[in-house]
Amino acid sequence: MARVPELPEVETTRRHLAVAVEGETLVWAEVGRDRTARRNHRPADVTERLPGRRVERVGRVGKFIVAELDGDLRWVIHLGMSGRIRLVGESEPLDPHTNFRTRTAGGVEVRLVDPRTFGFVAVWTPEEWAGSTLAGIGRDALDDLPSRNELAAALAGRTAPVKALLLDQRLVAGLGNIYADEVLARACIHPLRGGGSLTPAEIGALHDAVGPVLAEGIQHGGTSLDDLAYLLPDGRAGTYLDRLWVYGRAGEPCPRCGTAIERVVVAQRSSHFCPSCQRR
DNA sequence: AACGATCCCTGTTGGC
DNA sequence: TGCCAACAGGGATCGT
Repeated sequence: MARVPELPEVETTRRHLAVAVEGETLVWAEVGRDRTARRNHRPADVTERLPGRRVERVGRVGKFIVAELDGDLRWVIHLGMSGRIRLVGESEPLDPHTNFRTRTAGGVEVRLVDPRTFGFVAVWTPEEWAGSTLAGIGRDALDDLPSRNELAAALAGRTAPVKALLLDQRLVAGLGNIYADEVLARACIHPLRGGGSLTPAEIGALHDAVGPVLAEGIQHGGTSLDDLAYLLPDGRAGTYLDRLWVYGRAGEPCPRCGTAIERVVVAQRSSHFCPSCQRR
């Protein structure tokens, strides 16, 4: 089953990272795999710029973790498909696929472990930030969700499938494949519906579904944070997977009406929906 | 400009 | 049972 870090996992990671490094000065950094630093001109831009910098605050936009450093630099981390952040002492043995490390003056190491290398670490000047796709990223789906009217304006005239538009981080930042399917399921909208074809009522339902779906994901530890399972007060598995209505459930009954969930490819991604609740 | 397709990766899965 | 091809997906990039 999917273990892709989505917004809830990224937010949980951000919170842990903030506790570990906010106010701390970084003293050392290493790129273990050049591809992980591909968003800088050279890997050395990462390893040379971080040491000596103080981490002012650790924020997030969509699935990008964005830390503000002194010296007007931004330290950006994306977990990609398989990335996770480990916060450990420097003597801790390295996990395989530890593609990036940095260390605080206090001796805490931040490590990005990322087998599939879709994640990245970047350290950008204001000019580099402005020239990156981060400059054009949409508003955060959790903290800064556009209003119904703004969402309607963004969808107006668009012919692309609404699922594809939800995955476009320039429109709204933070929805990935799993949560896009779940949001559409709760709003009773077929993933292949053209973005501009949605009625005001459907846009309202879509808008209203985003917050609860993401909040529930965070509350239940996300879809992939197995490590947190034991921390949950009621002892249930710390996985959101059990709560998914449609994602990965082709052939299983829709929790609303019992109809078998179907799978279709949209925007080169698998999409799951109830053919009865979500009409084309 | 908008849209769809392709590519990058490797651990996991499913079919034979 | 064991092997290997197919699959999974976020986001950059390219062609139309």
